[in-house]
Amino acid sequence: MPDSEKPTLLLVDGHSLAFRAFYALPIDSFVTRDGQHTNAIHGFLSMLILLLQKEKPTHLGVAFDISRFSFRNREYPEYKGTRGETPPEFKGQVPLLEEALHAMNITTISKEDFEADDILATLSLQGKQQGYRVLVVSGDRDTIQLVDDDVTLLYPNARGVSELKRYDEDAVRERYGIDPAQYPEIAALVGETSDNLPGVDKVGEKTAVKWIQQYGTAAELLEHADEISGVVGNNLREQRDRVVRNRKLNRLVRDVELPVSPHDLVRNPIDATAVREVFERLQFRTLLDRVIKLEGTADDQLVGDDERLPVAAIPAVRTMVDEELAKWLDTASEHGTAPLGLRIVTINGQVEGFGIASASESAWVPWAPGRPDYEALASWLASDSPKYLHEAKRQLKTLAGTGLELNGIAFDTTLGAWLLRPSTKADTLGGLTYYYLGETLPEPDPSQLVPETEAVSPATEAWYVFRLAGELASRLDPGSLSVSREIEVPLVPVLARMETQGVAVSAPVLAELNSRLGTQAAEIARQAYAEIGREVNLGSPKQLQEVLFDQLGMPKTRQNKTGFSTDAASLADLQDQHPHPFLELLLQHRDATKIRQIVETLEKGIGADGRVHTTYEQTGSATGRISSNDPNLQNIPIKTEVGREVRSAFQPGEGFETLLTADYSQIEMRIMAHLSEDEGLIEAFNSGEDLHRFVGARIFRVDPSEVTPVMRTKVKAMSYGLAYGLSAFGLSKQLRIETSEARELMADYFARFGAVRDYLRGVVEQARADGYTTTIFGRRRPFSDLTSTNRVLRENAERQALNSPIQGSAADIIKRAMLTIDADIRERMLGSRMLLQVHDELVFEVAPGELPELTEIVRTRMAGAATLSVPLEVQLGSGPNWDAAAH
DNA sequence: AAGGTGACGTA
DNA sequence: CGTACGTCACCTTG
Repeated sequence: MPDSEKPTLLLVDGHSLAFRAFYALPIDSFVTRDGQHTNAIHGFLSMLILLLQKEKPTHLGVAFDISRFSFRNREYPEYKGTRGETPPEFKGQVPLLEEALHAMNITTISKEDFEADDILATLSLQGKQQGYRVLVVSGDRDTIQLVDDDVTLLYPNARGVSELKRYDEDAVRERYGIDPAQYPEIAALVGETSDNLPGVDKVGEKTAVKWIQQYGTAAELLEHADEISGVVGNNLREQRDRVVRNRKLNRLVRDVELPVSPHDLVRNPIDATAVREVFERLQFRTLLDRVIKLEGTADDQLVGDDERLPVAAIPAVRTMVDEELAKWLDTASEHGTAPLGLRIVTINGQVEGFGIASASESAWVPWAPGRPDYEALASWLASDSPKYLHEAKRQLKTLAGTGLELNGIAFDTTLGAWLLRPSTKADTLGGLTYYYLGETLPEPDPSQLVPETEAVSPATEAWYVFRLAGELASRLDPGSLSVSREIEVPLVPVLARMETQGVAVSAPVLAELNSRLGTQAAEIARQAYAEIGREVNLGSPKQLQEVLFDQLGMPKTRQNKTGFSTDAASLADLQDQHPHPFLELLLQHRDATKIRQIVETLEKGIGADGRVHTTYEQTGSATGRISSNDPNLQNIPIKTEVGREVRSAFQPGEGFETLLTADYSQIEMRIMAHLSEDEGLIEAFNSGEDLHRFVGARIFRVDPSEVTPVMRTKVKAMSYGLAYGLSAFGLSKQLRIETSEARELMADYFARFGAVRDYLRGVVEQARADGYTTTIFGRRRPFSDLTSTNRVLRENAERQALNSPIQGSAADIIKRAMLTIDADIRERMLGSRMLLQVHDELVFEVAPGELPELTEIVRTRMAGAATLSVPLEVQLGSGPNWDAAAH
């Protein structure tokens, strides 16, 4: 068979190539946000992709060493003995690389007691015998011996792994002057420093080649050792044991028993889901594209989770109106009982039409306001007939002003995908379709004026939404499904209303504050410049470093990526060690400008209606919390006096009487008490005593009345820190006390509240065993790093795992309260409205005369949102603005 | 123009 | 070496 028709078997020495990549790529340029180094993985995969494109192997396998030890160490304990410790930055990368390869459906092979090269040797021999063209990729020179007619070695050059030198028989002869099979004979004589195998003294490559050309093998040479004259001859005779040993060790084993043979290494389609997941974790974006491209775009090449999904045929789009639509809706929805996918299309804010789809049919319904012939559509939309949507809140809001009502949202694919993978950011419909269905939904590139790809019909999109909803629901566990049904989906219209209503903000109050802070900041800056004798940009950490550490010669602070930290904590430390008026002025300047920033952002956010409309990101956090953006109304200042002035700008709108605020008191600690069943903590909440005073009394063994403010501060920091996985070191830093004292404090705390510690430990253990944590209401958060060998990653994951059920349960609880409060307001047809949610607080705008009734509703619903072993206490307050309403 | 970083506001 | 977020200004990179 001519070579070109032979199947190609590509065999890679994973460990040696990854190691080469590790040294070839800058270590600092490839680090994930979590601190995991990825340069070796990146370099390896990049090389592999190039190889796959260039060599187009039909069969592929990657061999790994299991450990640093093999049979060679038993025979010669010093083998590879001079190799230093593997760099810690490299160690953790190998398992991740293997994971990535598995996701790409590439077989990895390793064998106890053998090195990767032995596996390559065995498979290349088998491959050759079975008629393959074999390509061996290795950074170990011993593999030169494998080269022959059918076997070519690809060897990385000094520059790294991107360029591989091709060694076929001729290339080896040209480079070394011998046949490939003779290479180990030479290596035995010369020795291999990196393997700690010394050769014959004074014998280098030149001499060795000359001898082997003459005698053929090292063994034959040794037979005739007495014929060799000179110093090298003497050395050869004296050091013949070295040669024998080297030759023994550098012979690759070609008959290792392996679980696979070459034909098992046939290339398979990648597991697109898994590849995305792994690459996302490694933060490889361009590589992901390259891998996907490698597969071509054929849908049948892609597999989902573990089975190949059949590609359903896209139903033909029917355009329908009037009676035909009425009939179809009734049939397709099985008289309002069966769900349909729904897609609302707007152009420049105007609704253009609706895509509606069942499992097998899809319809496009054009729409224009004021037309009377869409009764069937309007009534289906307004009915409880179940609907599946993508980004339901956004879609729902587009209907505002159309007179159309939308009810019956049964599933939101955005929310479903988030509940499955809460740590990932929201994906587009096309992204989810690709990820979960393994199919490609053409999406026009929004940056192109004339898109290359035509968008699919909204009706077809609705069909994908429908199928995606089914797929996601089937993947959700019962707990998450109930969170979807009982909490998240019902919350969609509630949040939509809150966003649409917005909150009234007084422009004059903000304007006054802005100009006052501006003057103040300028004055502070002037004084600061005077202190240092020049003008610098006080907002530039880089310039500040020059001033503080070069000009003023202050002691160095905590190191960060760009130099030394100039954050508030570091500046406070500096003030202690090296007092200077500039430091205080700088801090004041920061305070003033930061609040001014917030004020300006708010001013820009005031709409034509005099109100600020935030957007709540329902999938914005991994724990279940809601986030707020554009503008963020969840980080309005409160801690300082000027900060509270910002809050005073939030006021009831025209026609409303007052603002009502309601917040949970110590909800996270209460959840801890409930989940840990700690008797002491439960008693603390049932006693009616101030929590920190009660806990302080227990810890310091004094009467509650004898708990001093200092004691209370310490206890408070400890209690709050607990739910975050605080360490003694962290506590000492925060309280500016000795680590030993912090350690004692923690010990005393746990001596009194031991069940809390047991619970926190248990959470992490459970999460490690299950792979996820769960909230009181069944919300899950998966973790992958709890078993990581990388300590930083693992301990980060542990703290997140310990915090998630607590923060997540609190999020569940306030969401449940929001649902019932909203339902009550609507049922009783109150004019008052819920406007803001700030994690444990709700803000309402109260219609005239409704304060008592609303207060009662809010108190009851918030307190009753969960039944815990401690009461849920709610603090309420009202007033003419957000600041005054706070208690 | 886009992306990363430091700093800092909230719960 | 404490969780969860979003936003800004600055600065480097393309």
